[in-house]
Amino acid sequence: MSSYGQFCPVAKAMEVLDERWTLLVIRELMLGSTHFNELRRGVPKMSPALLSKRLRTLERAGIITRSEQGNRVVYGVTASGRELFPVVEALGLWGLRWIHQLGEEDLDPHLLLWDMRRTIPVDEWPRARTTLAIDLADVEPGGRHWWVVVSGSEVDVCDVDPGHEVTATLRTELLTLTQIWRGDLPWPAALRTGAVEISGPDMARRNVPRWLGTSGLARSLGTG
Amino acid sequence: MSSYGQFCPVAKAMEVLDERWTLLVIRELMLGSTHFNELRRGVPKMSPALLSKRLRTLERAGIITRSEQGNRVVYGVTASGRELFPVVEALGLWGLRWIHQLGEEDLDPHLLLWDMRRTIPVDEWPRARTTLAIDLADVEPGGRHWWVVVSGSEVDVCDVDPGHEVTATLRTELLTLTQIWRGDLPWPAALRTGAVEISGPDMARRNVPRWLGTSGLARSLGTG
DNA sequence: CAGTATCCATTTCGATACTG
DNA sequence: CAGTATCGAAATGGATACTG
Repeated sequence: MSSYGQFCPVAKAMEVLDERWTLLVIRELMLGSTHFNELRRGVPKMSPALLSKRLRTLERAGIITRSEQGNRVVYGVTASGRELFPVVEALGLWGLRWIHQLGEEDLDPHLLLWDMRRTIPVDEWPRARTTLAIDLADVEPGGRHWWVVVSGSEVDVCDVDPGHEVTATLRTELLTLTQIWRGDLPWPAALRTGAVEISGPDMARRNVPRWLGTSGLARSLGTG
Repeated sequence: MSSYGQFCPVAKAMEVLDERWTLLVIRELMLGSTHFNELRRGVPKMSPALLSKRLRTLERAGIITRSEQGNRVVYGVTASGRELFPVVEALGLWGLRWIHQLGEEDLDPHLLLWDMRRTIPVDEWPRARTTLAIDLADVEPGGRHWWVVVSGSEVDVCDVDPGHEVTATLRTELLTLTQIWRGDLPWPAALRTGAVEISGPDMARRNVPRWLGTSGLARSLGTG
């Protein structure tokens, strides 16, 4: 937050925005998180103290709002914050295009499923309650098994067996699913090479890619 | 440069870009600087050691190139770097729209004139050699007096009297000229209120605003 | 749920001076 | 011109535990 000593608008913008984690917090708000612990899930490696500090800074900068609704605290963006969305998107598209190397440390099954959960396209799923099991074969217990349950318009993603009958099972490795999600690897290619295996009735095997989709940024690249 | 532990493209992008000064260095390259000491003039508060470090990091990240041409070192952007220009511009436009408060410490006459020099619209000036004197009335010596000399297609900006006959003189305060340059304050308004005084022949007095213009970002806002 | 509190290792950066 | 070298102050931020 220290000054660059420049009148240049880029410099003035970066005085607020170049602090570590800041734009990722804004990304979370942009993706719809509004509560403190909801935000935390999107930036799990950030300490709560630091998140709290950043939120305060952003509030003072007029980029976000903090309000107490009943006994809950709600964060939101101001007009100024909303106008940062194109910046975040531009950064994301650039990252997608130019940074392909993902290291072990960039992968996180919880983060991946949390992100996927946000945009599960319910309309693509059958009307009847449907359960997709995901098995990330190379991940330790406590992050390996996931269940996506769609029932009506309700989505549930959990890492403990909900006990329902499983409609289909997707088996792959964490890196592969991450790459698919980012848009680096198209679903059809992943299925063709066997990097992803889907077991279950034919209908399901064909539809699982549409049930999960890809991240918003991947779609932006596709249509842009 | 430490990892966020996230596969998200925004996070991967910020791992490189959120370090202090980084995007300002890219801005300088974007505006046409190619040599080390040229870059320094655009980020005068940055120590040479740090600039050197950032350049190396950007080179390793595949964003800029460094080549020795003859005995001079030349920096340039790669395709990846070029695609950061929209990001820098988006940040600048956001900064221009939402951060209006300029503090004393953001003002710097050398930086301002260095920036203005880059885009002096020669075509707007008379054919004959023309000298515009600028007097920043509230600035200490060693930054107060400037001369813009346009002769043919050549532009010279200096802070020592070149000795030519002065065609016109612009007198104002540093903050005012900075605001005009950024686009916060339109030329006509500044002239009307007397915040800027131009002395000299009528022709000159009418034309000085077009001789100097405004920053590229200000123009982007106007046309966007 | 929504944060605070504490603590210290580590990093970072600015200042200044120097070099082939 | 194009950087290095060195140094120390300051801040950052990660880890962990705790609270109304």
